[in-house]
Amino acid sequence: MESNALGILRQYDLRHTDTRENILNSFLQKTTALSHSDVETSLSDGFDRVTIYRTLKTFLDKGIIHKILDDNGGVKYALCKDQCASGHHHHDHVHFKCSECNETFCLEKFLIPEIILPEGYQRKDINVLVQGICPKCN
Amino acid sequence: MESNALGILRQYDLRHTDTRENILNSFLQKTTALSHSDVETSLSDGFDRVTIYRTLKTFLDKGIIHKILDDNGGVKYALCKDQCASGHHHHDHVHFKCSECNETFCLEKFLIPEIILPEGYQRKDINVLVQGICPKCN
DNA sequence: AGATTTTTTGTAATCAAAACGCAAATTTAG
DNA sequence: CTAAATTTGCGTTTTGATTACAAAAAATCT
Repeated sequence: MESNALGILRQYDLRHTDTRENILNSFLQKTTALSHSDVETSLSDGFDRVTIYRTLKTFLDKGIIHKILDDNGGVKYALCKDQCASGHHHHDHVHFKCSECNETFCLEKFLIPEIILPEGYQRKDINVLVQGICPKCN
Repeated sequence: MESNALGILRQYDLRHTDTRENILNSFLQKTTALSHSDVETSLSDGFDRVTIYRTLKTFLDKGIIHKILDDNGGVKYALCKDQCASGHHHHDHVHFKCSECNETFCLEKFLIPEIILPEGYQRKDINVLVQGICPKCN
């Protein structure tokens, strides 16, 4: 994936707007996953809540960002590193949430081991959230 | 764990009330995980929303039920089968959500494989949600 | 049983998160 | 530059969740 906002927008066939550029830059600058409200506060110019919802949904649909489940029933988002296309996310890495600093990270290099399912269950997508203490808080 | 509501309440040192008995029975009767609103609609007598929140929290704290993350940023609950005590949940099984019927199941017999973490990350709790098609919808 | 203490519940109010419809503004294409 | 299509902002509404407080119910103790 490109590493600048405009390039990404072009690559994914999205119109270039202030909101999208700014939100993408937020993701590019942070190493942690961002919730809707994280995104909202990361933007100095006050973009509308609803616009942010829609932008996140657009990015999600296009395969630019992926969802990360939060333990308290919330959702965070982070950039997809590669091999995600429109409507086809391919993630096999582990997510880690630190219970100390409450940050969530993608452990891109650490893949989800094979998970055996009972007969008849068809796997489509897997989400693994490990909670614990991150190196910084340790 | 006992398989009748009153027994469970006694076992966990909880007072026997209508709400608790009814909510426990909802869980005992269903094989799927229930959200707050699932519980609410499963009760014929109209118990108050707030009471249901509190009851779920109580059960959670006592180790009677456990949290299951939902992909859309929600939380569902299901009975703990065993080895959970007050404040000490021990779950190592996989959760499965069917994207067809939207039901979530505990796959009690299917354990989470060991997940390798980078140096310095300290694991405390793991949550695995597999999404796909369940046998009934296949 | 009856009275007391403690816990639990219901109500109302509050607050935040998320969704929808529509009109205005912006981007792209011609 | 103009027109068409998309995106955005705003008002409104719905839903989810939490709090404070008074009423009700459960357990305890004569």
